[in-house]
Amino acid sequence: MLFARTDIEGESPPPAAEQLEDLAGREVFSSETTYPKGTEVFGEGEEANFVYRIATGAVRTYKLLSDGRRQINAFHLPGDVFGVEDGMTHRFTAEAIVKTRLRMIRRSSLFDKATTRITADTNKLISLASRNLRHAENHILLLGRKTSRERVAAFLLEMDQRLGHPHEMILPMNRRDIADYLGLTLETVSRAFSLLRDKEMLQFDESTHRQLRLLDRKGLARFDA
Amino acid sequence: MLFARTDIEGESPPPAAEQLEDLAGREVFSSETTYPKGTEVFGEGEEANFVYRIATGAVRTYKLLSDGRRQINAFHLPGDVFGVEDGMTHRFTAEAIVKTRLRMIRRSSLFDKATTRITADTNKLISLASRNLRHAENHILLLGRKTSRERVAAFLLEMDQRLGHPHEMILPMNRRDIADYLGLTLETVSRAFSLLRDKEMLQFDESTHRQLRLLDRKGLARFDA
DNA sequence: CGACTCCTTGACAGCGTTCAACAGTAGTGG
DNA sequence: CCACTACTGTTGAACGCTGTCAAGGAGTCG
Repeated sequence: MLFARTDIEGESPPPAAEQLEDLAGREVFSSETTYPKGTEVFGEGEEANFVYRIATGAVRTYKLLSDGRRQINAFHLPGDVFGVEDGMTHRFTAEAIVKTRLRMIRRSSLFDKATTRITADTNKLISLASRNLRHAENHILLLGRKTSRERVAAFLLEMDQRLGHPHEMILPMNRRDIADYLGLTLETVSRAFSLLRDKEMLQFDESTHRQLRLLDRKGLARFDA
Repeated sequence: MLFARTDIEGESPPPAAEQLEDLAGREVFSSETTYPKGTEVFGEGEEANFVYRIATGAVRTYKLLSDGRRQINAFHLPGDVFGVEDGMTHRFTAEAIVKTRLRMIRRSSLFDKATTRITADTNKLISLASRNLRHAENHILLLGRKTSRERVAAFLLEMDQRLGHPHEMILPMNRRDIADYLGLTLETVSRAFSLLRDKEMLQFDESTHRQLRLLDRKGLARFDA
C-alpha cells in the first residue's frame, strides 16, 4: 500500500546488498572492520549512528528479558544490511556469531543523500509503518520467551495504555481472540485472568467478564518479566 | 536511523488518528462504512486498495495456518489506522470484532499526495525496512502457533533459501542460537534435527553438526505446517 | 423458551523444558 | 605436541506448564 513495489520474501532473493552501496556510494563506507566471534557490534538502547552491511561472517540481533531469557530476532548473513532504525537508538543488541567483517555507513550520510528529501507527509506514513514494526518486534519477544502469565499481564498493560489508563476498561475481544493474540489457548488465558483476580491485581465483572479494572499496574508490570 | 523522529511506543500515545486525516484530508475519506461483528474487512492476499481508520469498534488482523490455527497479529482500536501495506496485497485478514465503523482512504490518493514524492533512493531504504516487517510478521506466526518441528523445518528452509539452495550449507550459529531464534531450548532443537535426520529429510556431519544437506525440501515444507 | 455464545473450572495428557550424563571438538598454554 | 579446559551437541529420564477434553453456568438473541 505504502510503496510502489517490493520483492516477495523468499521468492527472488532481494539484492539488499547492492541497494545500500548504491544508495550511499562506496566512498561513504569506512574500511571494513573485523569483529571476532561473540563480539558486540552495538547494544540495545545505544545511539544508532551507523548502518552495517556484512562482508563475511554472520550476526545475530536479539532482545533480553531482565532474567536473561534471550529472543533472537534475526540472523544476518553476507550481503545483508542491518541496524537500520527509525529512531535515534537501536532496539536490539547485535553480535558477531563468528569472525565477521562489516562495512559501516554513517547515519548522517544516509540522511543527506536520501532521507532529507522525504516530505512531512511521507514521514507520517512511515511512522505508521515503523510503529507496526516496533510492535511486531516486541510481540516476537513475548511469543518466544514469556510465560502465559507474563503474556496476559503484558496484554492487559498494552490495552490499558492504549486506552489511556482508564479507571475501567471494556475489552471488545473474547478470550479466544486474546489467546490467539498471545499464542495460548482460551483456557490458559482464562486461568491467568482468574489468577490475577485472586492476587487482587485485577477485578472483572462476573457476568460479562469483559469489563475490568487494573488494581495494581505496578504489580502487573512486575508480572510481565 | 531511517527517519528523523518517532514516538516511543507506550510513552506518549501517538496521534495516529490525526496523522492520516492530516495526510489525506477529510474529503478523500469515503463516508463511514459499518461492519457487523465478525465481518471481514479484507482478506489475506486480497488487493490492498484502501487504508482504514477506525471510528468506533475494534478490528483484529490475523494469519491462518492450513489446518486452521490462527495467529492474531494486532488489535486495532478507535483512532487506529490499519491496512497500510508495502505491497499490492494484504498480508493479513482483517475482521471486525464488534460492530465497527470505518473510514476508508484510497491507496491511490495516498500515493498522489505523498508517496510519489519519494525518491528512488528513499524507496530502497524503505524496502529494507519493509523486508524486516514482513519477516517479523511471519516470525510471529511461527512463534505463536507452530510446533517445535515445524519451527525447525521453517528455520532450515529459511536458511536454505537465503543461501540460494546450496548443495551443502554450513550454519554459522550453534544450537542455542537457533533455539533462541525459534523460541525453544537447544535440546528441543537438537532432537528435531535428529528426528529429521532419522526421517532422511536431512543429513549432517556427525563431527561438527553444522554442515548439513537438505535431502527433501518438499518434505520439509510439508513439515512446516 | 430454546439455541447459541462465552467464560470458568477440573482432570488429565503431552509437548517441550529441565536436569544430567556423555562424547567429540576447538582453543589454550605448558 | 600434548594435556587441559571450555564449548558444543546428543540423548535419556523426569518434571511441569500449557493444551486437551469435558462439564456446567450465565448471558444473549430470535
